[in-house]
Amino acid sequence: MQHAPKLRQLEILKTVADYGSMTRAAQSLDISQPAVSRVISDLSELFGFSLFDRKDGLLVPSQETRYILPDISRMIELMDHIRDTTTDLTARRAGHIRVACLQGFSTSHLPEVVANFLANRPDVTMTIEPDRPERILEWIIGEQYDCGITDGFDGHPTIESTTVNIRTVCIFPLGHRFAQLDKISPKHLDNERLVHPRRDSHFFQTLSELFRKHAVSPKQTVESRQFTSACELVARGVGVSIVSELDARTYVGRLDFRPFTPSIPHQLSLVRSIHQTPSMIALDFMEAFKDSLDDLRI
Amino acid sequence: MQHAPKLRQLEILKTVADYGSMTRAAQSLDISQPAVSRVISDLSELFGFSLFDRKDGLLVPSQETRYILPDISRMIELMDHIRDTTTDLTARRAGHIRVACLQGFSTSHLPEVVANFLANRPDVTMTIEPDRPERILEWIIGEQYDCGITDGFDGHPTIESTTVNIRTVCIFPLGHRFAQLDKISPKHLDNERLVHPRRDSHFFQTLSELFRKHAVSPKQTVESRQFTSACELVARGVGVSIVSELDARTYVGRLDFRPFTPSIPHQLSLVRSIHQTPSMIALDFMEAFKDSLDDLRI
DNA sequence: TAAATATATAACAAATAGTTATAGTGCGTT
DNA sequence: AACGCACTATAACTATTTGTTATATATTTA
Repeated sequence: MQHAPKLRQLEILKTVADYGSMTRAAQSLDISQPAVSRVISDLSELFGFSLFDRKDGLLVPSQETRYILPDISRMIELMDHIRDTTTDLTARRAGHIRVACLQGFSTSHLPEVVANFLANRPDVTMTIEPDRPERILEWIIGEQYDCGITDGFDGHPTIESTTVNIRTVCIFPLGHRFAQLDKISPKHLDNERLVHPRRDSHFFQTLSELFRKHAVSPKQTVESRQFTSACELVARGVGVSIVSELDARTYVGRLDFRPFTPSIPHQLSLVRSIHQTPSMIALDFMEAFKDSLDDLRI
Repeated sequence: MQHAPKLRQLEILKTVADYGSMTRAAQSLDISQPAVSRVISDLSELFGFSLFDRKDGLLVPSQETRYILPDISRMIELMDHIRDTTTDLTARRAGHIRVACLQGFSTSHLPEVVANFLANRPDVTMTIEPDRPERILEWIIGEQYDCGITDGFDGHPTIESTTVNIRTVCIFPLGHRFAQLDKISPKHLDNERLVHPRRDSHFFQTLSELFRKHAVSPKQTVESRQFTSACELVARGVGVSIVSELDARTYVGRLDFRPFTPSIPHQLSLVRSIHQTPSMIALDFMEAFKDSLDDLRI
């Protein structure tokens, strides 16, 4: 079994074929003519057939050479492509990022962050998988995703997290009397129809404790798993709700909102597995995501 | 602009990715472990990102590495393919042969020669272009074809030729009175309806001179450009004819034939351009073709 | 046929890809 | 914590490859 030719040799062969002259090929490759000459004779010996015919002072590829030239071209293109790709990966212009996030997030804040991030990174692709918080953690632990976006996260030995406290606001239908107020406090909510989060959530606990302290009792109409669906309900006049300003903002025009005091933070966590060295492009994305929350932080 | 990695380096990278261990990759490649170790660190520096993560004692390709691994595989496959192809070209198992031949030839003798030649050369392909003798010469001179098969060739400065004298026979319809004879001579043809070749052909000249010498005058019914069409006409009872035994043989069962004396050779020439070094597989084919004529030679 | 141009050969230098020897690292077991 | 084990990294060296220059030999072209 003959051993494979070197890529460099094939590159030189192709250049000679392109220029029809060893001397000009050498100039184009910026090496000496004898170097080219020897590569051609080495290859000819390796292959076992003559590579060129001389014709009117030009070197014309032999029939055998013509047979393999297209493959050689593809080879060189592939290598160029690999080189370009690695450069892009280093410059963080290429890569793939897998993100797991809350259902609501995938339709509210995230799309814009992703769009901005991808805008000047044409060769970056992303997978976004929305699911429930428990599944998100499972996926991060199982290293199925580069990072996850969840809330109410309270630690896990194999998960590294960054938690951001997002301001929460009181949302109400357009034309509601709350529009007169500058800020909403618990007392305003007495007897108000309230769309509230899941009873077992951290956020709900904090909220009800607050109501108890101020001795107010809103009418608890609908329990909604997600801030997004709470927004939808409020927009349709079902009642008022307390949600993160993040979600409220994306519903501007369909509902109205005012700051809620005392501020109950919505704890948003960006999580990733400590067992997986993140790709650099994924790190960049996580930074971009955190930056996008800057003006919503408490 | 970073310079391209070496194919060998990529090959080693892929092997490490496959085995999940530098030590085992080194064993598989039959080189020392430090060699592998250094290639990985060189590549990592060249690319600018880390190539592997360690996980449960296994080296797992980083996200960036996974991104380029498919291209690396394609690259290696391509190089293997080039190596295989050149081996086949040397062993004359691959290649392409372009043959220009007489119209009649493309349907009579040639198909069998080609079929036999290709039978044990699965990667050889051929182009067969039938045309008139003058065009065949043009094509050979213009180096459009590797070789040509023609008749009545009388030399050209840029064409190298091998001429074979083929026996000629007298063909006649099944059941014709000639079937009683062992051989046919000019005198038998007196007053016989004759299908004859073109008047300006060398073959026709020789034939008519012979008739004149023996003072016989056949009825010259049809002038046919090709032996093949002469055979078709004779098979349909139009008359008798003198054609090369080559053509007569392919019509066995549809007509009958006997040797013709004195023997008028049919001069078949295998031609090729002297300006083109023929590919080795083309040389092989020309040899095979000449061999196929061996038992028809005068 | 001479001059110009292109290719081949030889002897040498630099860079590359391998070697062995050995030190460091991470992990399971005592 | 210390030990042994398997794996990886580093260093110093060697062989091979890939380039160089100088020069001879073909090949075209004037």
